[in-house]
Amino acid sequence: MAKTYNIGVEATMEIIGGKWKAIILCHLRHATMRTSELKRAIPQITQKMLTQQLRELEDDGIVNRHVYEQVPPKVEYSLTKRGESLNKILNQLCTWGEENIDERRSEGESIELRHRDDVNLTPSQQ
Amino acid sequence: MAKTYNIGVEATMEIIGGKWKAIILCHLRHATMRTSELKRAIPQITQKMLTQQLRELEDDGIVNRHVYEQVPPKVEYSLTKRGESLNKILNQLCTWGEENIDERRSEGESIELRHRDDVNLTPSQQ
DNA sequence: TGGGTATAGCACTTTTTAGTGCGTAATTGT
DNA sequence: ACAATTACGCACTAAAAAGTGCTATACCCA
Repeated sequence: MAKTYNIGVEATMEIIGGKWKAIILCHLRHATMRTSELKRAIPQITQKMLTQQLRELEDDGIVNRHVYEQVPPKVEYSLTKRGESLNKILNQLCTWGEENIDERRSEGESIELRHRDDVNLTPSQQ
Repeated sequence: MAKTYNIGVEATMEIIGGKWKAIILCHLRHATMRTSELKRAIPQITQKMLTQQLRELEDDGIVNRHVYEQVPPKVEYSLTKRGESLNKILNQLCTWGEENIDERRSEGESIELRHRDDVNLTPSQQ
């Protein structure tokens, strides 16, 4: 079944949207990586989410999956041609995020941004 | 409370992610629009989702909300400086989506892209 | 015999996101 | 009197996304 979109951005977001996909793709921009490397690069992701998102990206023709027939298993992921065509967008998404944050921690390169937790408070809650 | 990110794209996606935000922002790229105009431009969005997403975008400093003191109400939304800094990204998200679809319907400018509904079927389900 | 390895599947629960239905305001036109 | 208008809040439900815990594989090594 083909799904219908009204505007291009809708289709794009369906592919790179969600909590993990854009992050995974950013890590694959310049290197082929195996599952365990991605897991180390994105510590908070669970094994399940990682492989699940990679499957979906594969199904959408964004990443290649290369399985080495050995034990223990070795599986490498890389961007397809179509995946590479997202690089420019991914770079800009990274840059914009870095430039639009309140603070950056020196340790671990982590980044902060004002979050929505502090809105919609009634005066008594403040 | 400030939230911590490990990579820029994470912060960006938190702002433009979700089902509606990027779409709303695309419509605001070149024009100030009132609520009802946005609703007409994005027919499938519900009133609640529209105002909710606009609130969050406002809280994140992406859109301006201008309330005219009149009845019936008139409220206009436009991009802030920070919101306009997303224009380049939004344009590319639109373009990429348009270029990476299987088919485009002439009526209503709607777009199709292979969807995940047709994967993971067991042979008996096919 | 049993532990470690790397990847991933499965059933299940929790959390997050989105959708529904209904109520309100202040004024205009019938 | 009363409906229409426009934007939006609220309580609630439904659906989608993410997280947990456990299992398997097949080979190496102590």
